[in-house]
Amino acid sequence: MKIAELEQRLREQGLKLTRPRQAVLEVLSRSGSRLSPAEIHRQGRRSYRRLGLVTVYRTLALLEEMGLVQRVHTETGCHSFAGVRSPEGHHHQLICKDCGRVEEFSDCASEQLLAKLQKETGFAVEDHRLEVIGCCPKCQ
Amino acid sequence: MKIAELEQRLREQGLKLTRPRQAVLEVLSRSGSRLSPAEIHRQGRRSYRRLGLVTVYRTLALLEEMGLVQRVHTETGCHSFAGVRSPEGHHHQLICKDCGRVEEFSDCASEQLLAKLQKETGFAVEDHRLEVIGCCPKCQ
DNA sequence: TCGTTATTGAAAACGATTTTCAGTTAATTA
DNA sequence: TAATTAACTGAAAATCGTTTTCAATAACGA
Ligand SMILES: [Mn+2]
Ligand SMILES: [Mn+2]
Ligand SMILES: [Zn+2]
Ligand SMILES: [Zn+2]
Repeated sequence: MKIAELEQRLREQGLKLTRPRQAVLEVLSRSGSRLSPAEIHRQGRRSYRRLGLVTVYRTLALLEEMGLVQRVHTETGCHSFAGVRSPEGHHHQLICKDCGRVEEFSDCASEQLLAKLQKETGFAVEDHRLEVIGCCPKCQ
Repeated sequence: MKIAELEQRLREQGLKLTRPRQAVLEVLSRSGSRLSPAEIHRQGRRSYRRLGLVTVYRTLALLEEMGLVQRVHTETGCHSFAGVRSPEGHHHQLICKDCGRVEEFSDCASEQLLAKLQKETGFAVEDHRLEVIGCCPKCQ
């Protein structure tokens, strides 16, 4: 998502558009990869030197809540975040295991599967999370 | 998986069948839910009082490597683990968001999707992770 | 039973994330 | 523009899950 659009979203929520937040938004808007909070902090400090890591965490929490950023579950260990391209509806991620590049896709064709699961197990299916891991063209 | 089968698997790997490990295996074998390491520790101490949390972590790492236990990525925060029912092939989980009960399924019908993704993005797709979240019959 | 070696648990270390809190800043108002 | 104020911030400390260290122990084969 473009940075202007992200800023607009924040304003709509009545949130202040502070320099630290702008720095985080800029990083997320520019990058097409999943980034750890620490990495976002490092990059964000290029445009706003005094940016604190705490604020990165707080801003990410905010953006995740608003659906503007998506958490990436690496196989083991900690989480990274990736800015979403299209904030409407749900979508999934195709992640390069080498460089972290993220492609977003929305057509996960799981309607049938979910219906079947619901029928067979009696579970009321509410949500699902799909992550596809691969190797991007550049890294191959 | 039955505890005897789990024990057999350990032996096949030339691993010692210690009381701490037996305690962990028993918990995982008995439970149909995702459990945090701390919870496994608590329950495991019922059959072996001196069980250490460190050993729980170590045993889980071992079992995960052997494909006998699967990591569950909760939306935010830390990871839980669930013993697998059928250790062959890959499968996915249907998780009750209330009680943590886990149902396993293997037919995720994503062959087409993955092929399409690969074609459209140029990524070499290598793996995928699917978690379905819902509410089990008992919790509804 | 004995000896070897993997395994264990307590404690400490570690690293990521969260909380606290006093100072700052963005946005609103005069 | 200047004053006001509540939201926001960053440093430091606290917290929490996980890993490492290391001396002691226990499994298992001889
Ligand atoms: Mn995760
Ligand atoms: Mn699958
Ligand atoms: Zn790549
Ligand atoms: Zn349930």
